[in-house]
Amino acid sequence: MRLTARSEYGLLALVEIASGEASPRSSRELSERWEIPAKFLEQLLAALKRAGIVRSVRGARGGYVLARPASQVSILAVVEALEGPIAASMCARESDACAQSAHCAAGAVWGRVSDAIRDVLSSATLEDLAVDQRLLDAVVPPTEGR
Amino acid sequence: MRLTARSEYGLLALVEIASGEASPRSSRELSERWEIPAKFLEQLLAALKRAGIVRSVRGARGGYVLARPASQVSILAVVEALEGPIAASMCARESDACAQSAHCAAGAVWGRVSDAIRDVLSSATLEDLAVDQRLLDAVVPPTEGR
DNA sequence: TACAATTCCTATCACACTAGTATGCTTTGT
DNA sequence: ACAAAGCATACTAGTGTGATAGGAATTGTA
Repeated sequence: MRLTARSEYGLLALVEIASGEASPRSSRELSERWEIPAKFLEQLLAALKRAGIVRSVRGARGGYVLARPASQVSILAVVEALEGPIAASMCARESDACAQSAHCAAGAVWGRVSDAIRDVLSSATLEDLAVDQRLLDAVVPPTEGR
Repeated sequence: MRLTARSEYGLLALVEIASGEASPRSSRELSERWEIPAKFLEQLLAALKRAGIVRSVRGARGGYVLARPASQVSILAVVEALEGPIAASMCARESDACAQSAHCAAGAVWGRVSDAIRDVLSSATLEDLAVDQRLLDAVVPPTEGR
């Protein structure tokens, strides 16, 4: 169970896509604004595409667009697309002899941790973050400062 | 931000120590009951000792005892002793330009995730788990089954 | 039609960390 | 004396993260 730079970068890029107009945003544009290694971001966007979160537009003036309305993309979906299922990695001892049912009191804790994370990540959508981001951009326009 | 086998093993061992009598439990005993690689467990116990969570008793019939009452050891303390500070690993971009204050709407999410994890891990102590474990042991005695 | 911008695909890599092993020394109860 | 235990240090195989590299396919525009 881990959160890495993949989620961080990927979410930054998606919020940028969601908070702008509907026209495609190129990988290059995104990587420059948020200082994300270009080729690395390409991989992340590919994963997000596979997960059905973005659509791509190929060729000149192409880029990426949300595949669904921002209000219907939870942060959890984004993170799981980029990191794999959360929580799947703890308590790997035969799965069912542990955690929920018998023998092991400690196991329950890990379950509660996973639930808490899922809860936080389910409670916000790209739409929510896009709104926040637009506010922030209004105060400090993207071009100056960063 | 990650939870690994260190926490899993370490917590199992501590719950075992906390749910038994006050006499020292040897590393070997613990490693056998919970199928934890013996030498690996030694390292974890050393870390827990450094963190002031257990005391060690050297020599024959020695082992490890809790350094404080089980009710005063939060699971968070255990996890941080074994994994290092949680959450310290996300949003590594200049720390203050991000997350809480300016520019980056996504950053707030990571803060909320860390808080949620800390919250879960702070809400239980070794005492709580020891109670649960005694109940489980009463149903399925340690010797049979595992 | 040429060209440039873009996505797409596959391979490779340095580095760090996880999980575990190995060896031997020191302490202490019996 | 001896065995049972902790203590200390070093080593290692494997895996994952965070990239980088090179090129092929697609498509708007001059």
